[in-house]
Amino acid sequence: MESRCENCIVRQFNSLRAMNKEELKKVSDSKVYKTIKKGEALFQEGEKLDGIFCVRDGVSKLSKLSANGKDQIVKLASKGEVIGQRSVIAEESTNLSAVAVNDMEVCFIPKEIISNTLNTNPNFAVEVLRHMAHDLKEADDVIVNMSQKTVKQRMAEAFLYLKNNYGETEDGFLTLTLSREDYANVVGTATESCIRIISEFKKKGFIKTSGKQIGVANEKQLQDLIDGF
Amino acid sequence: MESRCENCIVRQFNSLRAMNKEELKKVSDSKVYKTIKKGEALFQEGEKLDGIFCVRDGVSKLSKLSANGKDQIVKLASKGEVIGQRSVIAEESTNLSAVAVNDMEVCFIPKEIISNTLNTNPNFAVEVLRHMAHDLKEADDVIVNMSQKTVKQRMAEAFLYLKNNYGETEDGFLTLTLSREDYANVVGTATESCIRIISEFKKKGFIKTSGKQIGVANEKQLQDLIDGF
DNA sequence: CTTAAAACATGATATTTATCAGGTTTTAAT
DNA sequence: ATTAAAACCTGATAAATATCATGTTTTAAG
Repeated sequence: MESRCENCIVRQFNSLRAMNKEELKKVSDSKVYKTIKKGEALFQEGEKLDGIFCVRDGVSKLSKLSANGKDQIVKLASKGEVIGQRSVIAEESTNLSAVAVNDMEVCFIPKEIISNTLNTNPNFAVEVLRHMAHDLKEADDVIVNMSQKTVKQRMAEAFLYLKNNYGETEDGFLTLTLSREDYANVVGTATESCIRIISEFKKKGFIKTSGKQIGVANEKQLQDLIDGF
Repeated sequence: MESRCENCIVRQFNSLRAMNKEELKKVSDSKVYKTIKKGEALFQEGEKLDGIFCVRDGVSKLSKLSANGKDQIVKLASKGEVIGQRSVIAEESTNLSAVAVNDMEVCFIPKEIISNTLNTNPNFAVEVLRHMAHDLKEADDVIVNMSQKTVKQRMAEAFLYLKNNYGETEDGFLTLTLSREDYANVVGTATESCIRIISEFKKKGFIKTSGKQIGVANEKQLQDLIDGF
C-alpha cells in the first residue's frame, strides 16, 4: 500500500491532481485509509459527510431509495473517482447512499482541506467544476434514457457500459459482476423483468452467462437493439 | 431596461453575485442584451457556445432529442438562472437545446469573461460550483422519479412544481402555461397519455382547465397521489 | 373573415412492464 | 455435511402505457 498521496497513481484520474505539493501534503497527513467489504456502506442517504472518499480499488454503487422501497442506482464509482464531493461542496446532507459492490479500498479526506483548497486554489476549484459538469451531463443522458428507452434497450446499454468501462476477463465475461437485483436497480425495472430479459438475451445469443457472470456475446446486435432496430 | 449589470436585480439569484465590482464592469461592458420570441431557440443541442445566457425574463425549456424523435425536457430555466454554463465550463458542445417557452429577455455573456473570472476569483468558482452541485442533486432526483414513479405521479408532481415555482394567477391558474406536448415531454410520456391524464385529473377535481390554462384545484389529493395513496 | 395548420381530445387496441405465486439453485453459516 | 437464507428463474395474470385512427377545437396567417 502506497501511503503518500503525492505518489498515489489514483489521484491522476481525479480533481486532486490540480492540488499543489503543499496542499497534497496536508491531504496525505490527514487522510484515513479504509477498507470496505462488499455490501457495506460508505454512507447512507441523508447523512452529513465530514469529507470525501477517493476510491483506490473496488466499485461503489450510488443509489437513492424511492418511496415504494426500491433502490435506484444513479451511478457506479470506481478507481480514481471521488465520492461525496457534491454533498461537501453544497454543504448539505447526501442525497445518495454509497454501498460497496465488491471489496473496496478508499481514502477518506476531511472536508476542511477540500473547502480550504477550493477557496484558495482556483485551479483546483475549476478542476472540480469540470468533473461536476461532466457528471451533470451524464445525469442528463440518464434522464433521457430512462424516459425514452425501453427496459430491453437500457439493459443492453448496461452490458455495453460495463464492458467498456470495466472490461472483461480472458474468458469473455464482464469483469464487474453485478447481481440481477443490482442490474434491475441500474436500469430501473423489477428484478423479475430484469431476469427475464437476461434469459431472452441469452437465448438470442446477445450475451452468455455462467452463474452470476455475464458476458457480451454479440456486441453489434446489442447495439442494434439500443439504436432501435 | 436597466443596462448596468452592477445594478441588475436578476444577478442576486445566480452565481454572478460572487463577482467583484471590476469583474461585473467587464461583464456589463461586453454583455449583449437579446429578446427571444416564444418558440425560438437560444441554442441547439450539439452547438458550441461562445458564452452563457443570464435570464432576465421568461422561461426556457432545456431538452434533449432522443433517438425515437421525442424531446425530453430536462429542466426549465427562468428569471435569475444562468443557461449554458455547464457546456462553457467543460469546454464541450452543449448536450441540450434551449427553446423559449414564452417571450424572453436574456443577457449573453462571452465565455472569456466567465473563464477568466473562474481562474482568478475563487469565490466565484465556488459559487458556480455550489449551483452546479445543486443542479446535479436535482438531476439525481429526476432520475429516481423517472424510473420509480408512474406517469400519473409525475404529472401530479409537474403541476405542483409549476405552482410552487411559477405561482398562479388571481383566478387560480398556473402562471406558466405549457402545451400538452410540453407537459408530455417534461414527464416523459406520449402526448395522448398526457392529455388523458389531464382529463382524468379534471374529472376527479384535482385540477381545473380553461383552454390551455391549467390550475391546481386540490393540492392535497395531488400530493396524496404522489405519495402513493 | 376564411382557411390551413396546429393543438387538443377520445376510443380501440397492442405492447410493455409489474406483480404474484411458485419453483430451483447457489451461497454461506453452523 | 447440513441447512437456512438469499439469489435466481419461470408462468400466469394484471396493470400501465403506447400507438393508431379519427374527429373537434383553437390558433395564426393571408
